[in-house]
Amino acid sequence: MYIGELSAQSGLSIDTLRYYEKIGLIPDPTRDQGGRRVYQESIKDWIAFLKKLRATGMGVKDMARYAALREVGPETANQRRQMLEDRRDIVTAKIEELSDCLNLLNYKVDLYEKMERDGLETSSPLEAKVQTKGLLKKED
Amino acid sequence: MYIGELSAQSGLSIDTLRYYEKIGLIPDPTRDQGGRRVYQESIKDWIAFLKKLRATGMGVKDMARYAALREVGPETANQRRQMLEDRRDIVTAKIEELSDCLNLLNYKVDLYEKMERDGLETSSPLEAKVQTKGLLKKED
DNA sequence: GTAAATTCTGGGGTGCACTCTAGGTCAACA
DNA sequence: TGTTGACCTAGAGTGCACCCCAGAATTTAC
Repeated sequence: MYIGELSAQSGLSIDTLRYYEKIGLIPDPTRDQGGRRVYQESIKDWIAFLKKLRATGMGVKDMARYAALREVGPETANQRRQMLEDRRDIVTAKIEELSDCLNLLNYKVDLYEKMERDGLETSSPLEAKVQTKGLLKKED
Repeated sequence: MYIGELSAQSGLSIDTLRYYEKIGLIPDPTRDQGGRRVYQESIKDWIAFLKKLRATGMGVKDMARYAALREVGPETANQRRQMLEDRRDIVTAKIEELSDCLNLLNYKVDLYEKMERDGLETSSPLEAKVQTKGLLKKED
């Protein structure tokens, strides 16, 4: 598989694939006679995992550390497990934070809906504006 | 309240407060005789909300758009509600994505724990390495 | 009265994660 | 044979969200 196909199948751009290779996230692939990168099918699983790590907010440096440990072999399993546990804690906290944000967003959307309904019920736009102005100042 | 105190109480650095002011996230505060920024207490609520929006991953440009709409007045409530609803969808999706990631992390931490246990049970480190190598290649 | 602390402005610097460009090589097809 | 399209390298550029710095003014404390 050449880099174009891997890009299409993995969802990473060609540039990103080369960048990931350069910083050690992806092992150097073999080359064909013309110097083109030739990838194994199995690389797709690894890339899928890398994408998951990125989705957790892990920076590429940490990912490169993880990738380097993986290259060393099974004796680094302990360190990798630790990294994943750390990341798990971070993700758990982030989910909680986002849930909080979601509650706030829901609350405010409700408020806005009420405001807009009230604005329609009182057929006086001007009054409605004055009425809701207080709410706005407090709540946005 | 001067900028130093606001920084301490809001958790944003002095530089960030001035930056937010420059890009329109925070309304221009009044100044004292010496030209120093003087903030109202109420600004803290607004900043707290801005921090929530940032926590959802909203970029400062969108935040500035929201802030600008807010400055205009209640007649922009509809657009702001729309922005918050859009953001709500994004946050909901992000929480789902992170939950997926969390499952994967838990699964892999479990795997690593099993691997390390097996490594201890078989008192032969070399064999253990060979045994787990297959798992590693498949699972990391 | 002077030294220290705080704030001011304008503009440059940083780290991150890519993304793009220029100038070339190579394989396959008409 | 020649041209098209995919790929190559090295390095520069981008957008984001700050962060830092120099040099000046002002306020506060002693």
